[in-house]
Amino acid sequence: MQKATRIQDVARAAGVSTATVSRALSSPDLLSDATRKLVLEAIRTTGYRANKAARTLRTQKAGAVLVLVPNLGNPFFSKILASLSDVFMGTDYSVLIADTEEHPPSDRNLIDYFRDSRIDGMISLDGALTRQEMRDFHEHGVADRIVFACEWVSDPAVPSVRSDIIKGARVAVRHLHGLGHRKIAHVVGPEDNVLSHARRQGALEAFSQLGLPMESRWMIRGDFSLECGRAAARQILAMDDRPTAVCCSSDQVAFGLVSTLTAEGVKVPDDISVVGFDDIELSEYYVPALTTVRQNRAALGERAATLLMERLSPASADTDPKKTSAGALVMVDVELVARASTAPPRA
Amino acid sequence: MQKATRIQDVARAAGVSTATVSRALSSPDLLSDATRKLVLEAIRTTGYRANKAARTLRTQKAGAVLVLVPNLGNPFFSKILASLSDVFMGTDYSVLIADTEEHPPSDRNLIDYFRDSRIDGMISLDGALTRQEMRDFHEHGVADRIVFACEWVSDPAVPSVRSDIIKGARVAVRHLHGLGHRKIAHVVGPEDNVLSHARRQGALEAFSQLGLPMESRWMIRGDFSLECGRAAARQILAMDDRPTAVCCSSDQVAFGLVSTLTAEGVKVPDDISVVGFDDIELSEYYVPALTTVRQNRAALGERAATLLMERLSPASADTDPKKTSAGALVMVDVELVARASTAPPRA
DNA sequence: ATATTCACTGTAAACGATTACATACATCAT
DNA sequence: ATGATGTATGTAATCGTTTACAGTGAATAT
Repeated sequence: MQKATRIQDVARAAGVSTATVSRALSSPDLLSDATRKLVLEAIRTTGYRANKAARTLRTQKAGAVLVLVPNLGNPFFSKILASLSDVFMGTDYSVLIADTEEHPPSDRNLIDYFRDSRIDGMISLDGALTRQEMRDFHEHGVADRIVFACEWVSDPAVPSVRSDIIKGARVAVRHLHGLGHRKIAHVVGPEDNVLSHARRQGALEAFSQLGLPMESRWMIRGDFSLECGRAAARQILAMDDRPTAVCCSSDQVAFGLVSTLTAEGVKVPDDISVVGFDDIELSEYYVPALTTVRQNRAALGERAATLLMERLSPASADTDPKKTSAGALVMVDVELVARASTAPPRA
Repeated sequence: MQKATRIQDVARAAGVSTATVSRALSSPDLLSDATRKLVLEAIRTTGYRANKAARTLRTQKAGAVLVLVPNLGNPFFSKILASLSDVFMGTDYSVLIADTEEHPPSDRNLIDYFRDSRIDGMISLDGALTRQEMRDFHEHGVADRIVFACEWVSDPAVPSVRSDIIKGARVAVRHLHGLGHRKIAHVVGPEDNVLSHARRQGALEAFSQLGLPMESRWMIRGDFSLECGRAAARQILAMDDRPTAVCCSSDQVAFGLVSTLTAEGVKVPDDISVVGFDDIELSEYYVPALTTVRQNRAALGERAATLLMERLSPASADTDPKKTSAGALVMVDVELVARASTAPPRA
């Protein structure tokens, strides 16, 4: 590695002090036009770049944020990550990632990222942070540098950007009901997942509004994986009285379900209609194209990123920084995308 | 943010100098058993964590690597990223990511990551780095801190971890030929992509070994996207003399192809067989389950990560560090996974 | 003419670690 | 007893910035 040019070198080249060079970069309006121009030119010719570590050490700002992803291999999350990283790419923040899959709370030590000043803030797409971890954040006074996106932990100090899951579950049920379905099954997420809870609530609302009973034998416990969709299909195939439609906790689950159903000779949507959740890119290209509830992943990422940045910068003084978005809840709209995996039930 | 405990605090608590504390962490064997125990205990009780910026500044090691991903939203890449991050999670390196999609060379300035000492090394999943960028790396003496994975730029100084693409293309053609197909089309990647080239070569090899001509009217230019698969399907549908099988440049292309073909009433595999490339998780759950060439994404990521780490550490002195893996080429095996999207052609 | 203000710029002290070098003491050979 | 050697620790310089504070002229006010 070639030795880098330091601020000293620039100062010498421009015939000014290091302070002036530093100012040319951080507060250019403090300098006279002539000096500023002179220094900027010297920076250009020397190819100077400020050493990030030195700056971080001095300013106590890491210039980086951590994104916590439950499963990087899952296109739903990775797309949000893409959108997040897009926002930060235009700023002074680097994006650090950590995949929580396979990394239980015990060996991940999130608080240390803050403590050794590697990061200024964090966006968690994972709602499964432990009580202990949240307590750590509060104790070290970094709770206000965290934002949840998609999933969340209920904590008044930490804002969350999320899709309107309740509405999503509702419109999915309504859509099926509108097609004439009355026997509607649900593949629900894990018991301890915040999303599972919201979905159930939305579905219940819809059912009660439509005057339908929500039969517990058609509630299939699962998660968000392809494999779980397959398992759900097997359960459904084994039923005497099969549902005519299924709402899935994710598009992946829907794929697992449809794939297994089809392989067993049950046609989608002719025999059973299937609705997914998320609308990942692939859903449009599935066979049959998947009817699903679209989550605006780009918006989720973008909102979370800007929300975090607002909290990290003292920002505009026109409003009390603490109060503004403490415990804020940014809701992103969802919409039903009707495609080919749903149809009226067999006469 | 609560003010952190500094090395000073620990030193005071243990009644030793800061040097001793530092040594307890970095070279414990220099200390007497008693002192080491004493200091370690003080570190525990004070909850000390070394400030990363200060350490970086002093040691001139950033303790971070950059991963360059062509498209984070693509599950093929994101899974490799997951595997990479898994390896680094167990080390002292943080993983920084940058999505090159939408970020042309002009506004990404990769060399600056090195120059401002934000990173020690880089893994690029993107083979589309410019000549200028590669020149920059060489000029700044960081070419030996870079590793390519999946895609690559031909450069003797930079090792690359890649799948045996040529073999992949070959086994795909062989598989189809074995089923009886003679009219085999190819959806090939972009002209300027290294992978496209390798695939073509593999296919040509197979064709010539099988004594088949490779007809250029069945070479469909494309990329690796879902949309491109759709476009390819349209082209095929418009042909007078349709191929009976298609090799795709990626699983995504295959999905786009199958989905559109199916929607137009052409059955896969009954009318046309389709082979993908990659074997992403979803392929097994597609309808029909996709026959494809499996790339070992976990191995690709893991090898690239360890290779980079080897190059970043002076490592074992038993072998000349420069010579060892300069221009190394780590080849990862591929295999054909036969599923339901291929079958003998119609009689 | 002197004081006050203002607009720039420079000096030097942090930031928090690592580590070359110096020191102190004990051990051992002569 | 002396010097050499080795082990364990401390002292202080250093990494490359930023920024509080001080200083310098020039402009303006009194």
